[in-house]
Amino acid sequence: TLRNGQRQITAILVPGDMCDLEAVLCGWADCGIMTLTPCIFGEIPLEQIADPLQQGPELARALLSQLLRDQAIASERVLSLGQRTALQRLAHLFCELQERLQAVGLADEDGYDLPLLQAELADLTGMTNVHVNRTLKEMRSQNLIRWQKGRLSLLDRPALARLAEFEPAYLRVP
Amino acid sequence: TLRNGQRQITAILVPGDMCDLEAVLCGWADCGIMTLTPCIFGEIPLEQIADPLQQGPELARALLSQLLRDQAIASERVLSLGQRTALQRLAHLFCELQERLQAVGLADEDGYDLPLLQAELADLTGMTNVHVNRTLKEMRSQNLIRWQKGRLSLLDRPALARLAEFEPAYLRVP
DNA sequence: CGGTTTATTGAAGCCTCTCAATATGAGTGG
DNA sequence: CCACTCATATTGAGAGGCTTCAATAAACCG
Repeated sequence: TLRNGQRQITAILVPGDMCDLEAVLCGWADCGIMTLTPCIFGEIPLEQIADPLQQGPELARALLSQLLRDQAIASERVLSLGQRTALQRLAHLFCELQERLQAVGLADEDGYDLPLLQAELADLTGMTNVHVNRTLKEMRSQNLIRWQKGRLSLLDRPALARLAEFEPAYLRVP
Repeated sequence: TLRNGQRQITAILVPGDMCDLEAVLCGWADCGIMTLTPCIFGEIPLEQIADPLQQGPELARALLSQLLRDQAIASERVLSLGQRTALQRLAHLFCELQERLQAVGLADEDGYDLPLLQAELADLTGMTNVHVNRTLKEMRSQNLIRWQKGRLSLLDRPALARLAEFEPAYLRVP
């Protein structure tokens, strides 16, 4: 959050993701975490993760894998914020969430639950809630999405992916 | 790079940084790397790094450390691109580079060599080369910086940091 | 010194923001 | 079941930041 109250959401986590790696491994956090829905989460004791090499290769490998994926996602977000239009930014976010949620069984072929406010979408994509609203309207009018009662339907995924120049390869980290 | 030719530079490396971790560890790259100056670089053989846990704790710890720092920097860039103004984005970048270069002995108290084109600053900060030019002019007129012959002088670091809301803590990863 | 790259400046236009008003919806208490 | 209230969504009008296009100036380089 900046002094003037503007907020940027730097990441969005789906079930299965680890969070707070930086905070735990570095001993301090430069951002907070909040939940969008009721959540079930597991805690990894600090001692176990603070020196991951003591714990056998599985944990360290999982850590590395998660960090690499987070970084790929962050890079893609930088590209979005720097170069894509508002319409493309939203389309890209929707495509990314489709892939990530589908990977953990929380999306089917045509959509997923998206328990977000428009204002939160705005903070994710670096735009105003007003402009998010207008952009969503534009997406609806192009029959790209439907969003009702917290359920987002991607009506034309190929068109969305083309519009956003969404290339899912960056999500496939071993 | 997007289809229309717009380019986003997602990271900038200073001497001592590792690069291409994702490419090596995942076996593919979603972006390229280019040098700004003649460079000396070391190569770590793929076999040594592909399974970092086989190589004793030092390498793995260095890897983790670098990844965490990269991520902190990426998050900060997301914040910049999403929420800061053009002036703040440039100021923040200049402050960050001051810290990072000073940490490796390549900057003194009042500035450093910055072998970049304005167009490259534009691709870093998500703006147009034209607007970079105008924004630099504004910074000069406020006596914040001087930039001559590849040497960038930060004339008023406190003012720059205040303007950009630059908090160097995110760079201090153990 | 000529030629090419880079920087600078102007003018016009568009995307996005800001401010503000209205509408819709969800939850609550009567 | 309905009125009330608060949060969220929607829409309009105007302003501003940044972009685009284009032209000129400056710097670099063989």
